[in-house]
Amino acid sequence: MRKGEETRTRILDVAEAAVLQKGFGGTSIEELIAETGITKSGFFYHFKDKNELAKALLNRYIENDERIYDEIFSRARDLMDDPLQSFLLGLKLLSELLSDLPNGHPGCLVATVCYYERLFDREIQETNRNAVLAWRRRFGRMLREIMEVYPPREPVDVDQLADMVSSVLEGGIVLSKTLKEPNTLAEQVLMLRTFVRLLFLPAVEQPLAVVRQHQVFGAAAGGQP
Amino acid sequence: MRKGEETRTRILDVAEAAVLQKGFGGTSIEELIAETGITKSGFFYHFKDKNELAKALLNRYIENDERIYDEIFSRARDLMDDPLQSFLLGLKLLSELLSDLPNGHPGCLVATVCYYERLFDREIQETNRNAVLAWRRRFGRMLREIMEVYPPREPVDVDQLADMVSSVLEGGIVLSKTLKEPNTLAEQVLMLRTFVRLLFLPAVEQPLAVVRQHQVFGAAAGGQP
DNA sequence: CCCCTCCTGTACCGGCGGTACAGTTTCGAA
DNA sequence: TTCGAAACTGTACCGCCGGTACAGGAGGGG
Repeated sequence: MRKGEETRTRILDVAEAAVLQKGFGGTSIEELIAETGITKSGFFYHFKDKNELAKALLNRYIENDERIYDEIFSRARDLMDDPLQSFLLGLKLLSELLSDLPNGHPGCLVATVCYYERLFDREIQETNRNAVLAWRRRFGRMLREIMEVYPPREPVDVDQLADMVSSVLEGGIVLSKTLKEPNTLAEQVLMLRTFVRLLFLPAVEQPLAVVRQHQVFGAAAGGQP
Repeated sequence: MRKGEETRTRILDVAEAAVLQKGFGGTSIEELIAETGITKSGFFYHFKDKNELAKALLNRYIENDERIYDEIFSRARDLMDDPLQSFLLGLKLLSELLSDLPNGHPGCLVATVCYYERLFDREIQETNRNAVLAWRRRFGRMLREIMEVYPPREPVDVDQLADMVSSVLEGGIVLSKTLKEPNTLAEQVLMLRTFVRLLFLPAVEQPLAVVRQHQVFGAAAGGQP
């Protein structure tokens, strides 16, 4: 059982990198077995077909993704009591994590599946859909907490605002990869952070001196781009 | 020359729909010739290989995309003198156009190419990159005009803000397709519109009655979701 | 009438996804 | 120490697909 898991993981590692660069249709099983140093029979011992490889790949990717978000935002929650400041810090930490990736973000498997949908079965499509819905719930939960303290300056639907986090991430990845500008993604996250700050931080009605103080406080919470 | 163009266009139409659903790697030439009712030799008469099909597909897509943006934002410019109101109206018109698509947005070829990059030649990757840079210039131009009149409430890089429009569109398409919720994309565009309005409309320092008036004015420019 | 555009038809190649199945190594539990 | 399951290897094969090569034909304009 031990060695089997190890080989399986190695296949998944190689497959993930390949699929993110070339899509599922562009990734051949033969190239995967060549790179992992396994035989074709060995491959099909672990995954009965390409669809099952995709299933395992997607599930693993989503789990890992969730783990990263858990870590970042729970750390931000530990450092900041205020839900807004905590969320803003979380976005800051996320953007730092993204800009620390040496070759830029490798791509999102959810998007890859999205642009390949018709060749997968319902189960994979459902898994993918549920991953996006989980993002919506995650960010929605945090935004609702914020809204209990800070009335938004403009009326917004909380689910749509939560989706905006996912949108900017997915879109930022596409831009970053296409432009070959690794930093674009991190910048987009910070731009989203500006939006959230603007939306929830109370409108300033005091003279300039006090305004400054307010702004410094807001910036100190997570730094300024 | 006449009939040739017609057949070529028919191939591109069929190919575009297929590629947006299944990616390039997932789309076989054989299925394209079956659907267009042409022979294999006929196909290779028009496109010497799959790469050249992709090139033609991408160029046509980008041209069409640019045309749509030209139309929408020049129409908005005709209806509104103020650059901010004109941009906000443009986003409103765009979101209406997107929510009128009967089956939702079919997907963006730029994103498809982005997630297939390694199997294309440099020329296609450059074309794709230039398309995104063109978006940046387009929205950046409009945003700079706005900034000459309205100082932003928070300091923002204009290129990054312009990229945010592309991000939200690309990300919104991924979400919309994955969730199978056609309206999500249009909602995301409206959410972006809220951000732009918040960022540029002057901070309110008057009593509540006047605040209301301001908000109604802002909403009247393009309506509220 | 000829030539050019726009195809069709046929034959073939190698790569790939997938199947089938027999045999082998490895390693822990009984 | 043996047994058996897990984790593979090796070989052979199928049909689809991308791509090549090349011969030929319809149809319309000069």
